[in-house]
Amino acid sequence: MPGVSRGRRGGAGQGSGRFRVRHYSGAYLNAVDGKSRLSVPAPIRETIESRSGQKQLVLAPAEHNDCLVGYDLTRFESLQAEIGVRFAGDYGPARSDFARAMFGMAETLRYDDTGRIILSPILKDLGRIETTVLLLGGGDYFELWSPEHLLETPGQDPRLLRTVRALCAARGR
Amino acid sequence: MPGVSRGRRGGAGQGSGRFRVRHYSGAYLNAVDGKSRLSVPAPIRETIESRSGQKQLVLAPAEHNDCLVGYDLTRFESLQAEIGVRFAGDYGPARSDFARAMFGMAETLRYDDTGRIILSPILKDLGRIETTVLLLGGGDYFELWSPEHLLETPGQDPRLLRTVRALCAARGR
DNA sequence: TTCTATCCCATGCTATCCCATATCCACAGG
DNA sequence: CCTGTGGATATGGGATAGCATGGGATAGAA
Repeated sequence: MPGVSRGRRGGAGQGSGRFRVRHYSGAYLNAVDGKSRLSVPAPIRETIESRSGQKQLVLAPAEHNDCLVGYDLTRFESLQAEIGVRFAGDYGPARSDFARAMFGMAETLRYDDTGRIILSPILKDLGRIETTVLLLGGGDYFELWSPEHLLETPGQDPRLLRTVRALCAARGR
Repeated sequence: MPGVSRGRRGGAGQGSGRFRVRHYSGAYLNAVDGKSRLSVPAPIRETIESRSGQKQLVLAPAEHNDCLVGYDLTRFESLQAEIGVRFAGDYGPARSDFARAMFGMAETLRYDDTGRIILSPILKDLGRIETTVLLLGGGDYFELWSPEHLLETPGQDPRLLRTVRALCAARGR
């Protein structure tokens, strides 16, 4: 099972060494408790801090899927800069409409000393998240899925689906 | 309030850490009381102070919508320079018209120790604001909307509308 | 005075902090 | 190769502090 079961707890990891990890990879299945708290997997936290130097992340709804996308602040701010280029010289309503959607739905969250964030009801709704979150590395960002919803989303790589099923099974669900 | 309720009171948070937050993000639904007082959400206050070092903000009418735009003082001062760029070589009335609208109707407000500002009748009229205000992050500024009015404004991202409806429902309105 | 704006205090709610426990992985020793 | 041990991680629960909001008191202005 390449990729499965390497992390400390939740799933496929990127190694636990002290190396500076500059990209997000691996799959992790973590719980959302009654207070809507979610532990951000330690390898992802390490990458966040390695890339941005902050214990903060930005969560926003994905554009084409019912899931959430997570960015470190460095990546998020570069997104902002890309928008400035994309709308350069454009002072019409399209720019403000875009910014409203992008920033209005984005939440900047800080995780505590135990590595947990609190998911607002809005984020949980936008990401179809209930009691379990699947975190998937995506290079310079990561995704948060409802595992059930990913499994029934068409067009996924069957090997990824196997990995997800293995994680769910390992957790007893 | 059972079911969807979150945030200290109204909306999406960005943590309370003392970390520098350089952009405005998230959606918050706050009340305007009988004295026209409005609580500026704590995360927005934190960004204001992080960016400008002042407990002050500037409110002005938006260019393309019937809503208000909020700036920290640092951002507001840089706006003047941008107007020079935007209207470079333009010696017609457009520039002065724009400047008149922007600066003539802008109000600089200081929030008190509980984080509240007082909305003048003029501002409330310009933003169509009555008893509830939706505050939306926009990157280096934020917007103040009447939630009902945003819901009926064409061209908005459906996920944003869903977010607004969820906020209204959480508050029981 | 009378009206209005600002300040101060009180309240209910919950996000956050702190401590405790269960769980798991890495590593080493048998 | 299997198993025991230690350290880090993910998670639970209670206590606390911060936040949005309401109401009354106070200080000016008309």
